[in-house]
Amino acid sequence: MGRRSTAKEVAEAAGVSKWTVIRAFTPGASIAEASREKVMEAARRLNYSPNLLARSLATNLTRQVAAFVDDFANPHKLPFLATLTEILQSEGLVVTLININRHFDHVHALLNADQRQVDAVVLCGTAFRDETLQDKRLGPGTPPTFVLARDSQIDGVPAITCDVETAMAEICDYLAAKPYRRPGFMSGPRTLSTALGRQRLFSDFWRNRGVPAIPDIPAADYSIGAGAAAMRAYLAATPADQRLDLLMCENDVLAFGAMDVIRGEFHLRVPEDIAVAGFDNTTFAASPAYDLTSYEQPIEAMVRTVADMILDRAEKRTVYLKGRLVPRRSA
Amino acid sequence: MGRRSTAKEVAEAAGVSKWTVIRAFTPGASIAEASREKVMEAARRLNYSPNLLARSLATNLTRQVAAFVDDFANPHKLPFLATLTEILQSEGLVVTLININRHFDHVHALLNADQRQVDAVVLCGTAFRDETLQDKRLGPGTPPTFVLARDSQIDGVPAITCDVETAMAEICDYLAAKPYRRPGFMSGPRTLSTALGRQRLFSDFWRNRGVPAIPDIPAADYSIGAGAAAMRAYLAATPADQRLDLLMCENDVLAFGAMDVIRGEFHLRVPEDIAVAGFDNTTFAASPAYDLTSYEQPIEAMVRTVADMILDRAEKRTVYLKGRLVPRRSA
DNA sequence: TTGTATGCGTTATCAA
DNA sequence: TTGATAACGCATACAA
Repeated sequence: MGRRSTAKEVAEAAGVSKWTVIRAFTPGASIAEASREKVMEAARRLNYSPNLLARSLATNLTRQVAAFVDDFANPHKLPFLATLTEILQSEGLVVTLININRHFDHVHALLNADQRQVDAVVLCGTAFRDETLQDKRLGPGTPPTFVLARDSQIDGVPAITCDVETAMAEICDYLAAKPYRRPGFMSGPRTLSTALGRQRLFSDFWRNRGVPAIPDIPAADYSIGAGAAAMRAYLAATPADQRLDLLMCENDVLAFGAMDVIRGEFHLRVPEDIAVAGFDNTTFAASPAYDLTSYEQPIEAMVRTVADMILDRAEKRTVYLKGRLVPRRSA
Repeated sequence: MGRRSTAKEVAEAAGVSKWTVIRAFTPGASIAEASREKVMEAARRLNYSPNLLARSLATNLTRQVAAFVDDFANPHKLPFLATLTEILQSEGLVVTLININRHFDHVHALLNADQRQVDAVVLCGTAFRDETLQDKRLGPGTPPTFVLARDSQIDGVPAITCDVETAMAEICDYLAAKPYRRPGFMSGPRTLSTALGRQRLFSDFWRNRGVPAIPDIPAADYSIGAGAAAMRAYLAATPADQRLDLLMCENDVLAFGAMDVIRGEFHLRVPEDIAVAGFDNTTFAASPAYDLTSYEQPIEAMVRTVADMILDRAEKRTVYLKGRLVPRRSA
């Protein structure tokens, strides 16, 4: 029953050659108006539309972009995916969502993307070591690759990310104007944490202000549970008079976990006892339940930049875009 | 530089015909061990791997599945996407994420999926009217389509969803055992709300118990903001002594918005003044900030079922799977 | 076990 | 403007 009809079939129905059919479906092609109408009529009757697969094989362009994601626990991925798909779709590209996990790592996924001939690969804040992208199994022919929402030092792999220097300066200036004296930082997994560069900038800022030691509270991963566990361990191990009074978290999700424990388990107040700040300005940061001071990444600008690079409308190079501080009650 | 090498090139390098190369890469093919090794060696040298695009054109199988999503504001989509991608990838399939929006509607997306020859389409809880899927522009040849996480009455389009009858019975029994007397329901957009079937079952339950009127509090969409707005309007318009004391929300996100307003703006207590229950058991439902009684959908089972149907390992028919009540403090 | 011919549905290029 | 030939890289069927 429902087989797709082909240009050849339409050609027969319209009494022309199949190339004329193709032309009728090619925007700039030179074709007589009469022929075009005949073709379109037949096409409508046969319910014809071009087979994009065959087109891709012939043009060497799939108009498909692979987006790698390895952290589905973070609700912050959603706005990124929403924006990425929307903007790329508006350019006629489609996004294939690749779940990077134990069974399907970066090398695997890159190889697969190459085999499927995608036009580009976008690493959406995934955690990888630089060596990974230089694996020998990856030929020099792999698709153009971009790193979104984290830094990268690999050349040939542009990073499109939030300008974290400005961001942390803004955040720190804002916090330093308040009476907090013992700042601490909650970080995520080392690989990604380093690539984000937030911790170093935070620590440097306070060190320059004469704060001797800035405690690091390491979370196992970027999830509410991990943030909660890290905070629980810290509070349990630290005498009340030695605790920090300001906790900067690498992102909102960690901050949520920390706040849950601070308030729910240790019955301390935010911000009076411990102030908390996050990063990403997740939806829930705005909720009165958290009211979390956070920092909004310029998602749309970042995605537009990636799109421009993918479509060769912009030079492929690392770019830092400015975000926006969103002050709230938590700090 | 980095052009992919082809079977033909490997064949020349290995001194065999290109068909032998193909065989070496075809699992069940009959080929001499010696030839296979020669081929593999050459393939390694030339960094060859089969072009899946060309394969798809020849086999009529893309091993690509399109997933339609239209509600990126709901964090609940993330576990669905995570599970869908992970399970399908483990079967060698890849998921293309289609953002259904104003500029790219269901018909558009379906047409496009068809042109790209995807093996299947999964509507992930998207809001559509049944007629949409029967649009005349969609030939009879469109890919097998499945509806995930909502009901569907279209024949030929199986729905894989949570068994809402059992779910609502469980929820209502649980709530009825508590001293609530004036239940109300917060619903989302009509199309989807109806397809979810939650409101009707909830209302029926209480009507059968002699509750005369069950107020409907309609939210514009499934977002925290919409839930908050709906609750704000209701509380503002309803005298304190006539207010409901139990609010069942169509999903968690609405419940979060409602709770934010109940507590943050009207300074009422949950559950003492108004108890709240949700649906989906989102990550944040477990947080002490909300501690929301909710209902967990059997996501993994649902996705496995879809996968089995896509891979023709299970009969393509509507299936209802049982979820799990997660009682917490909010109700 | 291996090689050959043919087809998948387009696009690119050239000739008419 | 139109038709024809070749090519994209693989798979299928058949013959050797």
